[in-house]
Formats: sequence, C-alpha cells, structure tokens
Amino acid sequence: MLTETPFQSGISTLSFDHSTRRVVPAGAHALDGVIELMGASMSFRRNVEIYGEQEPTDYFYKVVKGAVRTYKVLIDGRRQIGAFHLPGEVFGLETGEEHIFSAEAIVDTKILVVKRSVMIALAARNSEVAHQLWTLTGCELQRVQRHLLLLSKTASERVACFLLEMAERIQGSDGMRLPMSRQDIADYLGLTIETVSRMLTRLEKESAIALPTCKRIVLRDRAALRRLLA
Amino acid sequence: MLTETPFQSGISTLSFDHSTRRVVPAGAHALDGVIELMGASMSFRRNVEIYGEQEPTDYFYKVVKGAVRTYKVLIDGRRQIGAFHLPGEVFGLETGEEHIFSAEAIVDTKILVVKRSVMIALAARNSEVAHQLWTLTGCELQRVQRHLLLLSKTASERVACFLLEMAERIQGSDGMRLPMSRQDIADYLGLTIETVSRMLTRLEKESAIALPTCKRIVLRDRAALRRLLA
DNA sequence: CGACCATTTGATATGGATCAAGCGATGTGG
DNA sequence: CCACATCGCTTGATCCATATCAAATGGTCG
Repeated sequence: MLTETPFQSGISTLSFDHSTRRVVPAGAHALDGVIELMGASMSFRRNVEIYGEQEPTDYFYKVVKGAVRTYKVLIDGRRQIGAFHLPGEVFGLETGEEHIFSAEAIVDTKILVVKRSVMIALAARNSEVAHQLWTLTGCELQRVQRHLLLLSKTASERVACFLLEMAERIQGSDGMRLPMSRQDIADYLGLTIETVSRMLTRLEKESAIALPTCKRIVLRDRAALRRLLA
Repeated sequence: MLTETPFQSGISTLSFDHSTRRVVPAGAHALDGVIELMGASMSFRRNVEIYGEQEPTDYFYKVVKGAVRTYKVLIDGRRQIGAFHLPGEVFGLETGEEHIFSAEAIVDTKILVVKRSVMIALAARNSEVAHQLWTLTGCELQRVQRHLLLLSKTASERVACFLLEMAERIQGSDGMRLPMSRQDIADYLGLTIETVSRMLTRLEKESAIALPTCKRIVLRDRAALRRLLA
C-alpha cells in the first residue's frame, strides 16, 4: 500500500548556519538552512502585526533580531499570549489552513520568511527536511504543553517559571533585558499586570531577584525560584 | 545542500481503514493504515497505566475501544489532564525522547501500538507517511492550543466548552455517555469537582442540558452553551 | 439490603481581580 | 537644561469567583 522511494541516509554536504554562525552538517539543520538560504528578509516596527488570525498559513518565519508575540483576543476582549519568539527561533509552523493566533513584533524586529508551499514541496522530496518539520512542530507542541501546565499553578509559581524560562533564552552576564511589557507577561501567564508586579516585588524583597530597571531583571537566587516550580 | 529523491505524487492504491471501516485512498490515511496493518493489539483494564512520564517514547498508539487520559501529576500532588483520547484517535505522537505525560485507560480499553522507530523509518522512505506524521502532530498542537485558551476562561465557560467538544466526539442520539469521572473533567478543566458539579447543575437548571444519570449528558440547548464560549 | 464510592449541595475562606491612586521613567517643547 | 505631559509600572483597598471544608444524597455491586 505504500509507494517507495530510495532510502535516504547519511549526510551529503555541509552548510553554513547564519543564525548560529557555524558550519553544520546539512540535514542537522536542514530546515534552518533552507530558511537562511531561501528566506526573504522583512522588518517590522514595534507593535506591528506580522500576521493575523484566520489569515492563510502561507509562510514559515524565523526571528533574526528583536522579539515576536503570538496571541489571540477572546470575545470578552481579554488577550491570551500563546508564545514569545526570540532570535534564532522558527514560528508559524501550523498545519491548519488558517492561523489560530496573530503575531506581532514586540520591538523593532527582523525576520526571515519562506513560503510554506516551497518548504512542504521540499519536505516531500527530502526526508531530512520532512523529519525536521515534524521535530520542530513536536518541540512547539512540548512548549505549549509546558505553557498549559504553567496555567495550573499559582501566581508566584507562574512568574518564577516565566523568569527561569526567559533566563534560559536570553543570555546576559549582568541579568537580562526583557523585551516585553508587564501587560505582555500578564497576558502570557493569565494574570493581571498588578499581580505580576506584586509577585516581582515580592521576589525582590525575598532577594530571589533584583530589578535595576523594570525591564532589566537579575536572577540572584535561582534555587529559590526553582523551589516555586510546583 | 539538499540530497534529492524522486518526487512522489498521486495515490497508487487503496487500503481499508479498520477504524472508520471504509476503503480509503492509501496516503489519505497512510499513517492510520500503517497502524491498522502493523499495529499490535493490546488491552488495558480501567485505571491501568499505558505509559508513564519519563518513559522512552518507543511507540505510537491508536485507541480502538474505550478511552484514554494523558496527565501529569505536579509536585504539590494536583493532577493536570492533558487530553482525553477516544476510539479512532492516535496519541503518543511526541518528538522528544521521553514522555512528558503519563497515559492511563479511563475504562477497559483496546489500543493498537506501532513501534516509533518503524514509523519513522517508514516516514523517511515515504513522504506521504512523513507528511501525515507532521499533520497529526500539528492537529495535536492545535488541540493543546485550544486547551490552553480554555484555561483562561471562567468555570461555566470551561464546562460549556468541554461539553460541546465531547458532544462532537461522542455520537449518540439520546445524549452522550461520558467515560470519564467528574474528577477527570475537573483535572482537565483546571477546576475542582465541586465547581464542575455546580456548573453542570446550573446548566441543567437553565435547561441547557439534561442529566438523566451523572455520566449521561444530553445537550438540550447548544446555542446557549455556545453563547458561553468567550 | 447494606456498604462503598462518586456526586451533589451547603457554608466559609482566600487568592487574585478590580478599582483607585501614586510614582518613575521617557520624551517633548520652550 | 529644565518643566511638564505621558505612559508604564507599582502600591493600596476592596470585592468576587472559585477553592476548601463538611455533610447529605444517590448509584452500584456484592
């Protein structure tokens, strides 16, 4: 019942990954490589929409510089942020015909876009690309599942979890500079800005973190934060 | 940089889908077909574990009869249910090396299992299978995203949303028989059993539903339930 | 019938939302 | 360079939806 094509094994060549700036085996980052090679560069100013919900899922995206939020506005006006995407990350990997979430630039942002149809055609001919399309989607699935678990925790646990997650993704010797506002954080965590602010203040009083400015956060006691991860 | 294999198009043959009991084009349900043809049948009694979290993701599963819940127990002892899987549905489609959630039979359940490595090898040779592996994972991603949005709603909205979702998946002329307990529903919706029970009672008082027995639920006014979907 | 477990119902407590005010950073024009 | 306006953040007071605790009811199986 299955049509067969010659089995594909091994790695045939090398390529340069512009996001990690290293030469890597083609295939190890085949999809990333495709985006780097074939992607069109686009720039979006702060708060500008990249795509809207219900628009056709015509492209895959990769953040080069800046930060992106995906979100959905509920009927009652509240906004749920689905994800933050930082430089090097691929987003827009949906299999449905239409986007479920909207995407906006949080700050001035540069992204690469590749036509979805091109990538799918490529995946049909190249099992390495197909495998990676699947793997990336699986990673996104894991991320959303972790986000789901986050929403069943208390406010302080959510904030601690968010800080540890961001610290892993934003490198910085003297703490990290968050690109997103308190409202963005609140809408990601399913809390209000007031609650987020109160929890940050509490963590600062407990010396778990320091807040030199409101966007810059230093994790002073990661163990204390991890103890909050219910 | 990409190794190429002959492009694969069209549908070459037909197959019988045992879950839908219809002859379908191979490829249209290629992955399902593989599971039906190659899957090993297994039976699990009510409340028996199918796999545990942190166990290696060695298999893909398809429910034949019964119902399955996937869940994670948090440090504080609370349980978050990630999904309910009903007959005909594929689960265990994770790309990571280890399961993030555990899976248990809700009632006496029959499932088909296929080795993950076999399916991945097949996907490497057959782009139709690869595409479907991706598509199914994408559907699961959508499902989890909808679940995430559910958790940002009020208690009555969550319950209404759950009932409409289940009604679409469980056919039954005179209402549906839910396989899961109130505790399962509560842990899926991030509520307590008391709150779930109260919301059901309220919906019954408002004539939106009827509760002939506690497991059997009749949707009497779907429009009223839909009005609750914030 | 009686025991057991799941569900419902009732009374009270509480975490986070809401409403409201104050504070601090950033930018603009004089 | 400073006064002032603006916007985002923090802090305080109160309220409410849902959790928690407790008891009654109902359904199932020996």
